[in-house]
Amino acid sequence: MKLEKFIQSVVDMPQSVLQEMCGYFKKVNLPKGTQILEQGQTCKKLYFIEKGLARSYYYNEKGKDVTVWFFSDNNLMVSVESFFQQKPSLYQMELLENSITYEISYDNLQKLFDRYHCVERFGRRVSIDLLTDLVDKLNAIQFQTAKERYAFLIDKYPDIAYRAPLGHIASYLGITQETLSRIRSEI
Amino acid sequence: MKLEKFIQSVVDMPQSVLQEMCGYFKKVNLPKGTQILEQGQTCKKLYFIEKGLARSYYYNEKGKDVTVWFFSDNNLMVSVESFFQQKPSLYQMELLENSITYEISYDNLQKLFDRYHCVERFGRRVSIDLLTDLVDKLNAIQFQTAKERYAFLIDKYPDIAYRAPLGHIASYLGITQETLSRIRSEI
DNA sequence: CTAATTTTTTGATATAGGTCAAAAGATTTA
DNA sequence: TAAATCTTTTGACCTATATCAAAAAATTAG
Repeated sequence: MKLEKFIQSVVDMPQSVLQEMCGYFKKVNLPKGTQILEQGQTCKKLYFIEKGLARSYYYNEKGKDVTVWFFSDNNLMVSVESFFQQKPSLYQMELLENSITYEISYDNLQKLFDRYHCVERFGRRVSIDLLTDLVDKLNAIQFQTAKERYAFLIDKYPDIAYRAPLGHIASYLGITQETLSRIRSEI
Repeated sequence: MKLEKFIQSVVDMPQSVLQEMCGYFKKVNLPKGTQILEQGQTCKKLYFIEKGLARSYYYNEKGKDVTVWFFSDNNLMVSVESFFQQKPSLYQMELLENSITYEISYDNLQKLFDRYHCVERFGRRVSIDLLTDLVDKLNAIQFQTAKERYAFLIDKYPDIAYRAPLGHIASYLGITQETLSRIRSEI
């Protein structure tokens, strides 16, 4: 099972805890287009995506739809601040493909955090990994041209580059879709 | 003691653990200009800044000095990925003011993580807080004009806006110093 | 299979903010 | 306190990318 492997790749834990933890995750197949979370709602569940694609996004002041993050195979999907601080989310989340996911509720995960030091460590490590990815993206965006940003995406997340719609990728990279379309046609 | 208060604001822990934890932190007064970490070095220490200002930065391909993050009073200062994953840092860190700091070594913090579930939780919470700040900054930079980015800084980190040199602030916001200078003169 | 809708491409034009250069102001050093 | 160094400001000019508009292509729905 991929979820088991994922957890073990992050932290080494006793087989019994691993089994208990996996037991709290419930397998759910969700169709493309499913809205996982609405703006203003508190994120109650954390998902592991076994196979699929999703994104978090929001509408800015001008009403433009801006993609914040993509989630794909073998990764966790969650609105971090909303879930961990149990406060209303600034972002929405939706599935871009039919997906096989495993979900765990906040309360159940909290129980596991309380009960097992190693699960708490899992949480810490996962957060730090996310943080690292985020710093990478920030640097890519902060001082690079549109072309370089797209190169960064292809290099780091090649699957997303060809699975996600162009408009979503463009806003994720902080450029317009017209510009991204022109960059693609150049290559 | 400010460090104690900071820890307690993040996680509630038994007085005994709090005391032991604080005991591992060593008070160090460091002068302005101190290089805390060089590019390529592995970050061995995590700092709590009681009073002072620092930044992390790197030189990009064009040799331009780019500020990644500021650290100031009552916050932790660390090169996150380098410290927690004990790998060479992409960034340098330096003090921008004479500072009062408390340092703890990676090994000692690791000991505390191993020994106390609540310290592990402290680590998780701190990471998530950082993550939240980072997401905020990313959004500010991704789709806002130079003026709006500066407004974001003033709103969110007013102390930095007037304590850090203009050039560092500009690169932190992903704009040139000339542009920031013009924005300031408009206000 | 066709119509309706959504996504992507292409073209023309405008502009925010970059680059380069040099002056003015501040801070540090001896 | 003068010289040296570093930081900020100002000006002129230029370019990458945004915006607006409309056609073309792809996808979805009836």
